[in-house]
Amino acid sequence: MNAFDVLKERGYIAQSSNEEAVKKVLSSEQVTLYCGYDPTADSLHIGHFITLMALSHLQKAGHRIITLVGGGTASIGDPTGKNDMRKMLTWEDLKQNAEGIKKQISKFISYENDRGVMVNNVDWLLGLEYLPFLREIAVHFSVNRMLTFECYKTRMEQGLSLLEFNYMVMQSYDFLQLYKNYHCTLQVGGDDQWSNMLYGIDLIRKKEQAEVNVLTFNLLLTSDGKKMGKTEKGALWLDANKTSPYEFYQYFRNIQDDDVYNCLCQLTFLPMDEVRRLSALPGEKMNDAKKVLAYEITKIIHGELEAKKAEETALALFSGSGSNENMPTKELSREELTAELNIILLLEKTGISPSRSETRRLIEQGGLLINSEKMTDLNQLIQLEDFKENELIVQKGKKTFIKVKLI
RNA sequence: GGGGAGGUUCCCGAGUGGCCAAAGGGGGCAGACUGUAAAUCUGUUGGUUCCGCCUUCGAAGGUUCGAAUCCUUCUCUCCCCA
Repeated sequence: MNAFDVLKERGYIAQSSNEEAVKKVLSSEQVTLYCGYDPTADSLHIGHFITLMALSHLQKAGHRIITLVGGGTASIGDPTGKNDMRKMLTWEDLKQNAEGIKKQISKFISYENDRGVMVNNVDWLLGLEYLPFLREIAVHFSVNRMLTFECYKTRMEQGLSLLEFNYMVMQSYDFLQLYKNYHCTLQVGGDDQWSNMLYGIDLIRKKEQAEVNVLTFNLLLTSDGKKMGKTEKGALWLDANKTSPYEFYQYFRNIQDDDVYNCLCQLTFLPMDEVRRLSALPGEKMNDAKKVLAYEITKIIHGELEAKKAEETALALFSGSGSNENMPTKELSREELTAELNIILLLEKTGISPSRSETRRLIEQGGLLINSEKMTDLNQLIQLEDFKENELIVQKGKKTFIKVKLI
């Protein structure tokens, strides 16, 4: 099976500028293709990851992958899907973010033997000269046409600066650069990038008289059409310091049934037969599929060891077996364990609850358990006896468990 | 440059002098029901020493016993004209 069919079967493909042509080249020759990632944060999130999975499939099929870090484009900011202009990042931030992101990408894509190339568009965008650029590149862009593009739609009401308007131009220029320097003939990316990607095709045709194509991947959406990977803390990050492997595992352990199939297809490398078997499990058995899913994806991102730990922790908390050694832990120093330490202070000092009002609410609504015992009194004191082997388990709601360790 | 409309709590969006910590919806959190699911229902959703007090309605001043609401200046956005 060729790479295109693999992507198609696993549900990655959203749309292409020329599906037949793309399918043909992907099955008959080695294609050099690129995918861009803007360093708007110091970590990628699950939405980026799905494109990395697709790239990985393509690389396994023998294609040459260029991963582009958008140090230059991120200095402008992609207006797509945004209601307002994003805060401009400093050059220093961009540089740091780019380093973090490069490291993450490198975990999934191989750069050995010229199978992959890592580039940063700041290298060619930063030094551009304005007038020559306008005369040679900008002249090929029709403002009339650009204004009809979907990505500017919301911004036509909210306001769009010339700075952001140029984002699409920069991205098209990137494609041209990569075509000239690496003979890159295909750009891939999330489906939200569709309109940003399109103009690159025209630019290359006009400048180089060559035919190139773009291919977009479905965004990771839940079955009811919402963006997946949103948590109370924002995105589901790939960086273990921003989203712990346990949280990560739990996210996928708890997705709704209807999303299991898609996630298994796109976020794991499990063979399709196995994917189909798992996602067809009836009723309660679906939990087994979710366990596999959560484990597999955590393994890909955080490694086997972390995935095992997360699995064990979940087992300990929800089925009462296994070790709770790796449960999220907060520390409390002995000096703070005074005669006045009540529940409210405990949650405040350990940072488990953001405010006393919230703790109050939690207790009033019966959502707080300490050592499996429901707390009903706000002023209940916490004493040394409550710590078993210097540990105490705080349960917030049904699914959040935190260990408080006395140090 | 001229004219008009706006900036409200996490988001959308009511509110045009006291009954406003601010309707409604979304999202979040908690409870019930469950399969650590979804859907549904209920409660809750600025802080705190919790029937009180403090901070909040673009920013800074002012009027008033009292302002998200009125006035002044500033700032940002949209629309129309040039």
